[in-house]
Amino acid sequence: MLHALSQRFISTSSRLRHTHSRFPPNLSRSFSKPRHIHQTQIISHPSCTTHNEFLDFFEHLLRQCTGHKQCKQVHAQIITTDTSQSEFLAAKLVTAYARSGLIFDAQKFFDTGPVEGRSNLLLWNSILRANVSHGFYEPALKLYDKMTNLGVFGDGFTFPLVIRACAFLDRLKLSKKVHSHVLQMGFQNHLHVVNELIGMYGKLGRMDFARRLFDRMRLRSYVSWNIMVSSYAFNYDCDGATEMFRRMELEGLEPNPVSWTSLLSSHARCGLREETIQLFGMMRVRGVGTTAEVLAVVLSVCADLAVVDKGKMIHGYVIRGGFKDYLFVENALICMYGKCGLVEDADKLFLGMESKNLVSWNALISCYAESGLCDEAFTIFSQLNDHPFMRPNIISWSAVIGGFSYKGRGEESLELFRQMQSIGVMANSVTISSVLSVCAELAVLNLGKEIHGHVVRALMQANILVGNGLVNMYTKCGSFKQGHLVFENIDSKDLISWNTMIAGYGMHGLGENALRIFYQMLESGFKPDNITFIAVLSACSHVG
DNA sequence: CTAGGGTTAG
Repeated sequence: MLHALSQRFISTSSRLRHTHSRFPPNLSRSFSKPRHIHQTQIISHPSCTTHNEFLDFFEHLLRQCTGHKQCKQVHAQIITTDTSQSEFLAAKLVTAYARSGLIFDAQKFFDTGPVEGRSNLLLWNSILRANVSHGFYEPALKLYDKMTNLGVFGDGFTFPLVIRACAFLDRLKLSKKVHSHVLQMGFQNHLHVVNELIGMYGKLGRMDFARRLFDRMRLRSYVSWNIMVSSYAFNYDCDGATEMFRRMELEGLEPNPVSWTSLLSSHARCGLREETIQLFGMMRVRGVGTTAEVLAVVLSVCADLAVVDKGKMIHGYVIRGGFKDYLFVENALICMYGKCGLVEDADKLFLGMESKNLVSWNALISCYAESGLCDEAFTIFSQLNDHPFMRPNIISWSAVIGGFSYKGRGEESLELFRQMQSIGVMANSVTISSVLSVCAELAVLNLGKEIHGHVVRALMQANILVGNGLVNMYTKCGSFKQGHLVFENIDSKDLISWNTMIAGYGMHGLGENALRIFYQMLESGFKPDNITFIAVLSACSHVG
């Protein structure tokens, strides 16, 4: 009986999608203002007498629910009617809870719900989406396992969600298992599912797999093409992104604003800053509409180049294009002004923002820190620390630790590092490199060794930033042997690794060692820069 | 129930 009931409900609701609501206009108006929902209104409305009418009514209501109170209210109302047995409404309720960020309420409702609902794919998909969209990837996959064990087969909405969860968990083996599941279930030609698979392999850094799937597609959408361009961008492959973009044009598809955004992002990520700005110009010449995301990319490039006039021009586009209320665009503007040295403009922008997130705070802290105003940076950091519901994260801590370190105020930098550790915020490679540079400046070998121990325990030795920091710290503290050992163990040395090692030997008068490293560097095919030559010359001058 | 793009720490 329940099944028949839910069938009827679904058909009613799909009919509603194509026609206008059949509620009287005065009540329809109240739907658009969810704050005016009152229990009495719901239950006493004369037009809701039959099952279907209640069902349509509650669906409509749930769609507009925002916040705990409203969801609970409607939920309570549903329970008082016999629509509470509806599988369809159960799914809608899960979606409503999830949309309001109440994932635990959604999960609780799902867990305590009727067993009959467990065969309802709509409900499974809703709870999966609730989990995936809130970053609960592991639980999402457990749910998928559970539903498979119960003999419920996923559909074209289930698999994209499961694949997405896999992509974020970054486990290739698991991802391949889900991929084979997709094939078993016959979804290898499902556009949405294949797009999601391509994106998954892109996120896992396996562009070979992504490419093979893409090339074998019989039908591609804009999303398929854009996922390829953006996946190449994500993997710092500017050539791959450009090739895809061109191929798109060759096949007669006009790249859309999202394609352009990904192309620009690929250039920005590869450090091709001038080219990014040129591409932005080309985009405008071709009359492609700009997006908030592309403005954020271009602003970040302007920040790196510290080209304030260009940055101010983009600020103009932001205002004219109506993008100024996009939080991430405002954040990019703060950062741009900060990197261009216009801290006051950044501060003014920050103060004028209607809503701020942690990125906004971190951007402002960094502005002050980069300008050498570490006391001001610390003031903002303290304000963030006193915030009612935001806590400084590793980026906030790194910014302020780095700020003091950069200014030569090592003791304060180390004190902040200790405080950070004491409250259990985990240091990452950026934090470690700042602290190591303090150890090098203050020549505190003991602390440096301690940090080295931490690096080993946290499995950060492979990180180039950390490796270079250790080499610098050991050589500056006079421990050449240790420094050289760490240097030798860096798998993919960069220019900075070589320069640090040469300078390390040079400043202590070990000219011959410095020269030997210099020749090894040349043999490895590295092109020395002016810093290399200064280091080599100073090493030689010590020897005479 | 409908996928793709973005900003902050070195």
